[in-house]
Amino acid sequence: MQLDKIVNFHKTVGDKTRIRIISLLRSGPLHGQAIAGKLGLKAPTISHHLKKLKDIDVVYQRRDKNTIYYYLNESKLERLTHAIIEVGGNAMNEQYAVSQEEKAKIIQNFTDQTGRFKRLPAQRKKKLILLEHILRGLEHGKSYEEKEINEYIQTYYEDYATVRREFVMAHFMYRDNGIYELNPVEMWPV
Amino acid sequence: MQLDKIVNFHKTVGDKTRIRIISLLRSGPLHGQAIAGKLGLKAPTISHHLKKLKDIDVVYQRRDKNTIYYYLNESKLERLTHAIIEVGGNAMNEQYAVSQEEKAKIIQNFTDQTGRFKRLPAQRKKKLILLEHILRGLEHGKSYEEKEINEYIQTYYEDYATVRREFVMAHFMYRDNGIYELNPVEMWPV
DNA sequence: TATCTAATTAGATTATAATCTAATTAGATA
DNA sequence: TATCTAATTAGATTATAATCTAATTAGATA
Repeated sequence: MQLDKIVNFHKTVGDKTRIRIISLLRSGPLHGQAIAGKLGLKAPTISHHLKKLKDIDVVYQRRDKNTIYYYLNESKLERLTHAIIEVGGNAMNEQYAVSQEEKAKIIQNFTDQTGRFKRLPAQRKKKLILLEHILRGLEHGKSYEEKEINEYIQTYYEDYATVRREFVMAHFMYRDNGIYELNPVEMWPV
Repeated sequence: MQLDKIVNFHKTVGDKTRIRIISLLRSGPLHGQAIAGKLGLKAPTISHHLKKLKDIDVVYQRRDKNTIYYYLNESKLERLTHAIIEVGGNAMNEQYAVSQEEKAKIIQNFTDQTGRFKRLPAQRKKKLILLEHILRGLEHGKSYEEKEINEYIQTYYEDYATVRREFVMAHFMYRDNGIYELNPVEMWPV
């Protein structure tokens, strides 16, 4: 997940009124006037806060006649909540400082004449170095379709499905709804 | 956990610089100058952010000679993170500063031999305690007609209209279209 | 189409907070 | 004790955001 997304989530829920709205919606959907009444605030204020909660997808709405009911998206809330725990990466604990020379040598060992990989190393450490090497052609902050990722990986290695899965598992990439993004560098293993 | 504590936690981590500090400290303790250098900010700025992270106990420090090293308290971070998931459960009662003994005494002072109130206290704090006492006979999640509420209040106090109005004004209850409901506990004053 | 209800937007006010430079403090060392 | 290093505090500047009233918009209904 993008750093900014994590920050924005916490900025949004770091407000007393919005936490109270989340708390209210836990026991079921409510319309705007009801929320305003329960919290002792005016309708425009509630609109303002609901907009922010909708922006991060923690609240969604359904209209019934003139009235719009607001619902809590609990699974989204849980996923966003959990993201801060991953920041910095758990795999980061396996401190391995490998020099550029060593990396180059390992990459060369697994590369054929055409610059492609024949197989992935079994050793985790070496495998991460290869994965990182492949990643260098991708852009930070850009969103990729699964198909794009597959095609890109294939320019390096035949079994794109394995590599793509490894990218996500090692926290190099983040996948949401079939869309892939590079993780910020501070989430990478290594 | 108290509502304010949850809000304050998210307010604190809802900042890019502080998330980056947390991310850095995940791979081990660092001193202030090192953090400032890695983030491209000045020492006083880092002091400011570390203070906030220390205030919520997510960071602690150990001195070594002239240098202070800052550590991440990961278990605390996880516990605070999860609190928002629980919010809205009835576990928000801790915000009451007045002990049960004090409350009992105040209630006794305003009660006559028959267990009814002669008058309402002028002091807001005491009045809220009496109102809360009356409320205990009502059910959470149940809807009441105005008539029912009036009759119920009269078993405690003659001037039901005043009490009913106070209930709504103090956010103990919520009124929609002549129907009354108890508010969730975390909306209550005190 | 005219009118009603609920929600949203615009714009103002006010409060909060991120960052910096300059000054000060806490603690170690010679 | 004098001096050094790293951290903190004070105070200013600037940006962000919570809330309100008044105006507008979206959609339903007669």
